[in-house]
Amino acid sequence: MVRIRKRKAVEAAVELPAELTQARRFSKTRSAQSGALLEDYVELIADLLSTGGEARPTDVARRLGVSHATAIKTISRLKREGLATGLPYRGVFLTQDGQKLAARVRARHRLVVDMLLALGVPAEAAEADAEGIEHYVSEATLKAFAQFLESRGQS
Amino acid sequence: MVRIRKRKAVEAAVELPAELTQARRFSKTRSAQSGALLEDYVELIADLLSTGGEARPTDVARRLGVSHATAIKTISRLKREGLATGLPYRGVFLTQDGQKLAARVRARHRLVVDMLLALGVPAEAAEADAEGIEHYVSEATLKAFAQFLESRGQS
DNA sequence: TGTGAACTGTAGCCATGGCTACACTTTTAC
DNA sequence: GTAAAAGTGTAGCCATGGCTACAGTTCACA
Repeated sequence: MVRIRKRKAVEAAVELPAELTQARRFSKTRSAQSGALLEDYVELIADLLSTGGEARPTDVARRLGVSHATAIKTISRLKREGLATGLPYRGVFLTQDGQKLAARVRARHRLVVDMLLALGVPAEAAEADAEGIEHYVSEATLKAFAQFLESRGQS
Repeated sequence: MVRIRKRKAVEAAVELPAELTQARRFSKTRSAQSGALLEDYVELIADLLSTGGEARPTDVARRLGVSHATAIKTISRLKREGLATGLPYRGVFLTQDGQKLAARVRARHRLVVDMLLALGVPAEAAEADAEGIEHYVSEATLKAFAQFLESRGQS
């Protein structure tokens, strides 16, 4: 009984394109996630280095609200991926690549926050939301943000 | 040699508040991520149900670009969390809660896309970016978006 | 100067979200 | 009405990003 389906794939060829576009978008969004964590770490390490001259795993852990073990594990991944360096017990530093990434991430973060503020989002919410949003903003969208802010005389 | 640090915690009490604020923001962002996946599934299932009358794991998998096994596993999590129902081999349906969530997610998605379009982001990028952004937009920011669009006579 | 506190690092556990491989239903089509 | 195709479900693997527990190192200060 309960005969719910009548599949069979005549329209498969028709449906596919849209399906694939959506699938591609989702995959891209998913894979952006692992990058997001690294970006946060790099951004924070750059901040610690520029304000205090050093970045130690425990500081990173505290600022990100994770255990020091987690911070150390992620930092070692940063090193594996060529974004950070440093000797045991001697703090963490950024490679050239790491510094470039940090600069890019910081600029993007500021742009997103400014954008939200310009739209009237309260400061606290703007900062918090930007933390999540910034990792998913494409170049095209960044450019649009910049133009919008410029046209308003802000930024 | 290499005496880099002079820790010792006199300023700990002073630094803590800002540190905690940031840590809280990060944790919130992190925990938003698990919700993001469920939201995507619920939104898609709602879409499949409304357009085709049924939602089958394989369709979900194809549209999201994951294997059918992954889709089934996630759908069973949806069921565990009270968002979906359905009998084996008989398709997936949304509970009341699932439907409410789907409606909220859909409205938010539309608002984010409209917002990006209003700012001059190209349509393709707007759709793609919204997929990632939408999960991190707070109520306050949504409200700001809505007001902005209204003030421009859009939406 | 040596010792305790703080920090660093390692090991091993858990859940999530992917995957492939295999087994089992259901539906289609002959 | 049955065999093949399509869909569904289960098992078991992997990497990531959390955690706690424990071991090792460095530093501050008495």
